Amino acid sequence: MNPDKQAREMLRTAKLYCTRHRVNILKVLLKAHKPLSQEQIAQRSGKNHFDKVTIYRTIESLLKAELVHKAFIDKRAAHYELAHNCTEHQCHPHFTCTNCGRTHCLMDISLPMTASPYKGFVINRQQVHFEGLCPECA
Amino acid sequence: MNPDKQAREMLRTAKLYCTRHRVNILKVLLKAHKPLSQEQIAQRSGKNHFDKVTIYRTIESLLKAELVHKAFIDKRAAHYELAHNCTEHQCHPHFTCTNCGRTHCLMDISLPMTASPYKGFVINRQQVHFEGLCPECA
DNA sequence: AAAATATCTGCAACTTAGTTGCATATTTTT
DNA sequence: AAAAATATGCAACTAAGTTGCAGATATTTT
Repeated sequence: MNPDKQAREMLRTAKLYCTRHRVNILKVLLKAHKPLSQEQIAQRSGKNHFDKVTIYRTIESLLKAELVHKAFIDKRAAHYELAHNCTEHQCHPHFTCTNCGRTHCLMDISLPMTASPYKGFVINRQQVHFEGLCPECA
Repeated sequence: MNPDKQAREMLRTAKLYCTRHRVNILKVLLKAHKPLSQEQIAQRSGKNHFDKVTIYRTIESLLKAELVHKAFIDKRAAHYELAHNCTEHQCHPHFTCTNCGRTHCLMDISLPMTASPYKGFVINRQQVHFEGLCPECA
């Protein structure tokens, strides 16, 4: 499907105003296939220039609607990605290369959900992160 | 063993200068049993008052010596903990309560190390994080 | 289609987390 | 005890994110 249509579709389903900025951010994320920071989103928005406050607030609304997730990776700035590949209990794992620093999504690995809660802890969600060398750096 | 002695022992082994601040931070972390931020370390240092720059630089040296790790948890400020319960390939998992926000270390759960590297990725380390409800909030 | 309502956007100013340079102080080695 | 090596504190700075508010857009109602 055409990304513009897809983005609008997502917004309609989530009952969010269909604004230029929301459509743009969803399109950027659809294309990226990896988590992006506010700054990276801004850079990839081209002439759809907008203020960082707008980006943060737009992301905020997409997070609330659960169209977008904060990726669980070890970077100083928060990184965001589409939530459409995650289940309620587990997001896909991420891999960060210790040499080049790039992060990849590993869509094909699925870890078994850890069963045993421990001393009364109720586990609702599990996140896994790998470190190592990516194919280019190995 | 007395924590002061233990801290000095750790520093001697790591061949680091045995300074008031390093000893103090190690003692604070030995006592905490959970990851602490720079600010929390400062608060728990009592009259051993010191500058945040000093704390960051002291932590930096402890990280390099691998006495301390940055914990893999979803907080805006970095949190640090002693590395003495981690193996080279895996740290103990952390659990964050979605209700009260507190983070706990789960020392007794050990996940199997994911074996299959994927398309040329070499996995050297794996980190796991759980979300859910802690015993007090469940 | 215009008006009313609901929501979003941009700017300026601010907070929080972390970093850098440099002169001084402390620790270890000789 | 002096020299060498390293750590500390201060001031100033950068990066990431937030808040208030007036004006602009999107959706709903008429």
